[in-house]
Amino acid sequence: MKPIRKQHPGTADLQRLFDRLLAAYGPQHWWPAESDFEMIVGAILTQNTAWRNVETALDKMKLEQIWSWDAVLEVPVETLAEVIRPSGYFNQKARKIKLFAYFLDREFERSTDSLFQVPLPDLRDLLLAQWGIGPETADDIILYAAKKPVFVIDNYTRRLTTRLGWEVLPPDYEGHRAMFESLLRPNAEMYGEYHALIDHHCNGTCTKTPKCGDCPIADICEMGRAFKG
DNA sequence: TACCAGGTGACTG
DNA sequence: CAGTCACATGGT
Repeated sequence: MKPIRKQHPGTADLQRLFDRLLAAYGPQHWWPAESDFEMIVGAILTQNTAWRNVETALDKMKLEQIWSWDAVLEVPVETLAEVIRPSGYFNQKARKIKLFAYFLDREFERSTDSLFQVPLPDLRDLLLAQWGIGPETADDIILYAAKKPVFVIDNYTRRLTTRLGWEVLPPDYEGHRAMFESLLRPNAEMYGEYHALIDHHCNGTCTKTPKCGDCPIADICEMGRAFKG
């Protein structure tokens, strides 16, 4: 395999990638949740976990009627852990959900409505200060629940930029976020679609061992072009 | 059967 | 500050 040549992307590259992914896959309409509560709990449950396992856990929570911050505050953490078992890391995640409920209860009248009135970047710092909420989960919440324009980065995003041949400095989470947010107009709706499209693409085609032969954007990708020869 | 999935925090040198 | 590890289930 020949090495991938790297170049700094510009606004046109980011816009083209978005347009091509949208044309290939259509709108994804993320996040799949009917309330801020479901969205935030789902964001915690999906940490390093396949979404289908999260769905099983969410279904069980609903069935057990643990389906509000009030209900989370009521239930023992051991019980919650057992209910969300299918999502994996269930002891840690039960604690994370409980702690988030305590946080809302303590500082925001048990409501995400009042939390989301906090402007950026304070809102982001506040979320990151909570145990169990790292950069991706914080940005998921800000983008898909609070609907404010932060660009969510994940392992899929980093995998894709690497294969596209995009130089991103620094190559970590904040470097990627700064790159997307500095080159794109802040638009929560578009950011949400963009991240969802990247996820869908990396889930089905740009997988760990990529399927470049089936890739709809191989022509704009360093690895895709190398594959085609 | 080993590897992977929409990360995060603790610990180490 | 950068590496390494624990956390855990279900699908392929």
